[in-house]
Amino acid sequence: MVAMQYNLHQLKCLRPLFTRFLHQNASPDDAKIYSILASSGLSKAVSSLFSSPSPFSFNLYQHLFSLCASNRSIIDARKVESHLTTFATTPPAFLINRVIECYGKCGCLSDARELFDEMSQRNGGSWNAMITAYAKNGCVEEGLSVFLEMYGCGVLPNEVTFASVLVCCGGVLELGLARQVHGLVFKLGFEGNVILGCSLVDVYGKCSVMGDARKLFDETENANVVSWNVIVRRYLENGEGREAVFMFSEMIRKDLVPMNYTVSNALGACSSIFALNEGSQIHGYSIKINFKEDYVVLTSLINMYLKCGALRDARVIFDRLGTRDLGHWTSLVSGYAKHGNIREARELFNEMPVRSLISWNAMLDGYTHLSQFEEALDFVILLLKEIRDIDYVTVGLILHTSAGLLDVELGKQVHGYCYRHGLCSNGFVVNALLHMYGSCGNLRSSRILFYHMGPQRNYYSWNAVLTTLARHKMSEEALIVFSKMITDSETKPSNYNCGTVLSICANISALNTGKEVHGFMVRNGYIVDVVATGALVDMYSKCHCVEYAFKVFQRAACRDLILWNCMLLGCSHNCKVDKVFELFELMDDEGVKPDNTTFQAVFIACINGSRVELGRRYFDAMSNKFFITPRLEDYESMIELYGRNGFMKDLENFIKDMPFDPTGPMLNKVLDFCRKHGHSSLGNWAVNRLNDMNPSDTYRYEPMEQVG
DNA sequence: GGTGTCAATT
Repeated sequence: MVAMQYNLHQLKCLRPLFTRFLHQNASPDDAKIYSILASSGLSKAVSSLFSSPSPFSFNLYQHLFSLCASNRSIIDARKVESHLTTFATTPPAFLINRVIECYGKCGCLSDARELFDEMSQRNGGSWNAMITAYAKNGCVEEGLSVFLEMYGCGVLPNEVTFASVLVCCGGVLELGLARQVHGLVFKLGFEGNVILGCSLVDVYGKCSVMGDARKLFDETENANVVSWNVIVRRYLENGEGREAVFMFSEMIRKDLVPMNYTVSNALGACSSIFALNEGSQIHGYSIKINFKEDYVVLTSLINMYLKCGALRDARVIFDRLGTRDLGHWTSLVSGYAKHGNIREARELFNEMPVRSLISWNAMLDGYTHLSQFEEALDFVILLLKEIRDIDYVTVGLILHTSAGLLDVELGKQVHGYCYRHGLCSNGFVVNALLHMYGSCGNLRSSRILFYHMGPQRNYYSWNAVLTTLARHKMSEEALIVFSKMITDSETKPSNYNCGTVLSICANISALNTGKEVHGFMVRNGYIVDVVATGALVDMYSKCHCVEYAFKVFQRAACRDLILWNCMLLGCSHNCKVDKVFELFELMDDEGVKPDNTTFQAVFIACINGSRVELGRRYFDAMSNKFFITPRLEDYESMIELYGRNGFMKDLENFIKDMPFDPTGPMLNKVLDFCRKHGHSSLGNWAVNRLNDMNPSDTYRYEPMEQVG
C-alpha cells in the first residue's frame, strides 16, 4: 500500500511536467490554447477554440476532455465536443471514447449514450466507456444490458469491462447473475486478477453469501489491503461482527497495514458485538500505525466506546476532537441516552450548536427507551415547536409514547397526521400504530389495521398482536394466532415471536404448547439465542419441568447474567434448594457477576429450605464480597427468613440495624412473627412504630395462642 | 478497473 501511495504521489508531481511537455511539443495552434489554459483557465481556453475553424490535435482534445471530466464541467465538455465534431471530419474511436467517459463522469448519461449510439466504429473501449458510465452513476441495469449487448455482438470483455460489470452486479444483487459473470471471468482467464477477485468477493458479500465470498477470498493469492477491507466490511454488514474482527486480526497478523476505513470497519464490528476489549486493543493499534489524528478512525472509536457503554472513553475522544460535526454530537446524545444517562444526554443535547431531526429523534428515543413517557411527551411538545417536518421515526416514537401513557387520543391524532402526510404506508409507522392501539386496549382498531396490512406484516406486527392479546388476558387466542402464523407461513416467526409465545405459555402453564414451540424451533433450525433460551428456561420452570429447563440451560451456547438468573429463579420457585446454591457457586466460577435478582433467587431458596445461616452469609457477602447494595426486597427476604424460622433475636437485631426505617408491611410481618413465636418486646416495638406511622389505625400486640 | 467512517426505528 505504501508503494502504491508513493506512485500516486509521484504521478501527481509529474502532471505539470507532462503538461509542459505537451505544451512544448505542440503545434502553434495548440500552443496558443495551452497558454490560455495556463493563464486563464479551462473555460477561457475552451471558448477560444472557436477562434480557429480547423481541428486541433487529438492530444489537445483529449487533454481538454480529461480536464472537463475532473472539473465535472459539462458545459465546457459540450463545447469541446462540438468543436471536435464540427471540424474534425472523422474523429477516431479512441477520442470519442474519451468523450463518453467525460460525459459519464459529469453524470450526463443521455449525452454519453447518444454519442455511443451514433458511433460508426466502436471498439472494445467504447463499450467499456459506456458500461463504466452507467456503473458510476448507479444505472446498474442499463450497464448490464449494454454488457449483454456487447457480449451478444461477439466483443470479448476484458478486465476493465468486468470491473464495471461487477459494480453493476453489486447494485442489482442478483446472485444468479453474479455467478454467471464469475463463470465468465474464470472462462476468459481473469481469475488471477486481484481487482476482479476483490470485486467478486464484494458482490458475493453484498448478496449475503459470505460462505462464497470467503471461499473466493481464501483462494486469492495476493490479497491486498483493498481485498481485506472488502471482506471485513461485508462480514460486518452481514451481521457477522465476530468474523469481521477475526479477519481484521488476521490481516494484522500478516503484517499488512490497514487503511483507516478498514480500522473503522473493524471498530464497527466490535460495536456490533459489544467487544470492548478488542475495540480498545484496536484503539491502541491505531495509534501505533499513526491514525491518532485520523478523523475516520476517531469517529468510529467514539461510536465503538458509546455502543459498548464506555461513555467516559467516548467523551475523552469527543472532547479532544478538533472539529465535531452533527453526527458526533448526535452519537453522544444517543449513546448517553441509551445507557440510561438521560440527564447528561439532555445536557449535551441542549449544548448542541445545531440540531437535526435525527438529534431530536435520538433524544426522544432515550426517553421512550427508559419508559419516561411524561418527559417524552414534554419533549415532543418542544420538538414540534422547533421542527416543522417530522418523519416516520418521530411518528413511531410519539406513538410509542402514546402507548406508554395509554393515551389513545394522542395516538389517534398522530394516526390522523400519518394519514394526511402519507405515512400510513410506512411499515414502521403501521406497526407502531398497531402497538399503540393494542396497548391502549383498542383491539378493534388494532385488528383492522393488522388485517389491512396484508403482505406488509412482518414479525414485529405479529408480535404486537401476540403481546396485545396476552396483555388483555386472551392468552389462548394468542396461542391460536401463533399457530396461524406458522400454518400460513406468511411471516417466519422470529426468535422474538417464539420468546413472546413461550412467555405466554409460561404464564398460563401451557406446557404442551410450550413444548411444541420448542420443537418447532429445533426442527426449523432456529439459532436459539440467549434471549430465546431464557424464554425456554422460564417456560419449563414455570410449568414445573425444572429438569427440562436445566437441560436447555446446559446446552446454551453462551450464558449471560439474565440466563443464570432465569435458571436460578426456576430452581428456587421449584424448591430445588441445593441446586440453587450449587449453581450460584458455578456462576461465580465462570466469572459471571451476580446482581440483586440473583440474590433474590438465593434468598427464596434459603427461605424454602429454612437455611437461615446460609442466608445470613449470603446477605453479608452481597455487600462485602460482591459490592451490591441490598434493596428493599432483600431486607424483606431476610425478615421472612429469620421470622419464619423463629430466629427472633436475629430478627430483632436485623430490623433495628437496617439503614432505613422499616416499612409498614415489614412491621406487619414482624408483628405476625412475634405473635406466632411469642416475642412481646419486639412485638410491642413493632406496634409502636406502626401506630406512629399511622395514628388513625391502632395496633395492639396480642400473642397468638400456641396451637398443639 | 475494485474498497469507503459516524447519528434516530416501531
